[in-house]
Amino acid sequence: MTSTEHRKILVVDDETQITRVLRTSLSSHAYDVRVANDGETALEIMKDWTPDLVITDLSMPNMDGLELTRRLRATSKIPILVLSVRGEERTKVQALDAGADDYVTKPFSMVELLARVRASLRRIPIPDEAEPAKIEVGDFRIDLAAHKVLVREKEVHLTPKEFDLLVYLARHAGRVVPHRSLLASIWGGQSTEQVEYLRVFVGQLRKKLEPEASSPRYIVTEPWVGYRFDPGND
Amino acid sequence: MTSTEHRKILVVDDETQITRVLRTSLSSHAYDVRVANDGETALEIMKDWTPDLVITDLSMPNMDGLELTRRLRATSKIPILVLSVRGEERTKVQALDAGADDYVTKPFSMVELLARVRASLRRIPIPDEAEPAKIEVGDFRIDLAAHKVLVREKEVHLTPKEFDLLVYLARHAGRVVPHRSLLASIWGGQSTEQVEYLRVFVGQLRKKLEPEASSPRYIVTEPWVGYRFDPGND
DNA sequence: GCAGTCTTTACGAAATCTTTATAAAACCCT
DNA sequence: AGGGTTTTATAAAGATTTCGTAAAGACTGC
Repeated sequence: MTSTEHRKILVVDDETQITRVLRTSLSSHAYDVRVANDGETALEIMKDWTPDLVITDLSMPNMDGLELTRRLRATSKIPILVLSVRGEERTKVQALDAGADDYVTKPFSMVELLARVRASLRRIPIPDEAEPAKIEVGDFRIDLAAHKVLVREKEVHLTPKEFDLLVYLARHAGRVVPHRSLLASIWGGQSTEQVEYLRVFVGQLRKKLEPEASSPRYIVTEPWVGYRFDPGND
Repeated sequence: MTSTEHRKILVVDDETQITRVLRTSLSSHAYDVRVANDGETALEIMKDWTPDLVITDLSMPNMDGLELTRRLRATSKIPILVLSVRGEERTKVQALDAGADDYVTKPFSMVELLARVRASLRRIPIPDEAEPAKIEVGDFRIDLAAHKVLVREKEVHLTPKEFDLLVYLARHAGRVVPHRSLLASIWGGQSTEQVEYLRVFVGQLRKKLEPEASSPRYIVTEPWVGYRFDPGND
């Protein structure tokens, strides 16, 4: 689990040169970046990916930046930064009054742009309390936000990895989870071979959660396959 | 609610030529305008006149625009627009990271400036149901406006950063707040890696708030993740 | 220069993660 | 059923990272 925490930025421009630069710079500053080449595609992307900020060019095929800005403002307060070669006062005013938060003319300084992005993002609240925040299965109550775990009404303290492991198991309660899945989800991509980690941590978890660690009742071993989480009476 | 329909703007600049133009233009666009010639005077004015937006120059006697920006940001979210002859990237970034919302270089287009003012003002809620000026959780009573904190009926003096930190924690009471969130919200801008700041300030806060600083009860650390604020019996 | 605050550094203490070793358990085969 | 092989459980030592704290340095306004 543990979604990347990073702020999401949608870049809308038909010049691939620009989008490439932006993507690279923004990514390297820990933003999640996606690119659209016109306004329509942008709206399409936003149907299932809500960015925290939009950077858009003005002149584009299909739907230009001005229209995109209006469309977005109709339903959302997301910060919009317009980036355009056009420097005329009239154009700027038009964009700003359409709902843009900032207007930067090309060519632009990347460093300045980043600062302006930060300034805009500062204005919107960090989207934290969105998630389901709680898992309740059987004898377990897991509060994701507070990082707390209750087993049979008793609180137990878990380390981050232990916590992640339990959460993953709890999310797949009743099903057998293969070693590889567990490893991948908690230690990430690479070390999917270090099954020893799992053993150690499963052991630790059992010690903390099970009434009798010697005969596990919650975390059941499925030899050669993985582990199954059995949360108890529902 | 005795509010003049008009939005209030404070202009801070030592060049009377500039302030005259701004005052005239802004007034004719139905803003309430006041002028200060330096940062100190600006703060003085704001003691009994809270503007909706501040337009400030950078270089001024007594207190420059950068310092003014920092001071304001320490206690308020009011939009700040910096207006300066200085066009260097470094200066802009500095101002924006200090908390400015926009940066316009002189000479400027009045029409564009007005558009940017509108854009900034659009972002803040009409000061009516803005935010509760008080946070009350557990043993804590925090008065945002007066910058005062009561713990178990006893007042404690906090520095601005300590105060910000506590407020942020209190607003997320019960949840684990990741280091990154805390850093981003209080130090803003880039420094989301300086976890040392946090340690120092959390230590300071504990010393001032906790009955026994050695075994914290309010500000609990969740190793490797962040801190959780536990305000006590509700 | 002084007071208050913020920044930076340093280091021992604490917590967590990784690695290793060994014994027990599960499986497979004849 | 018994021997051999692979997998699992557990403890414990070792390495690494993070935490708490104090204290020195820097900046600001007075």
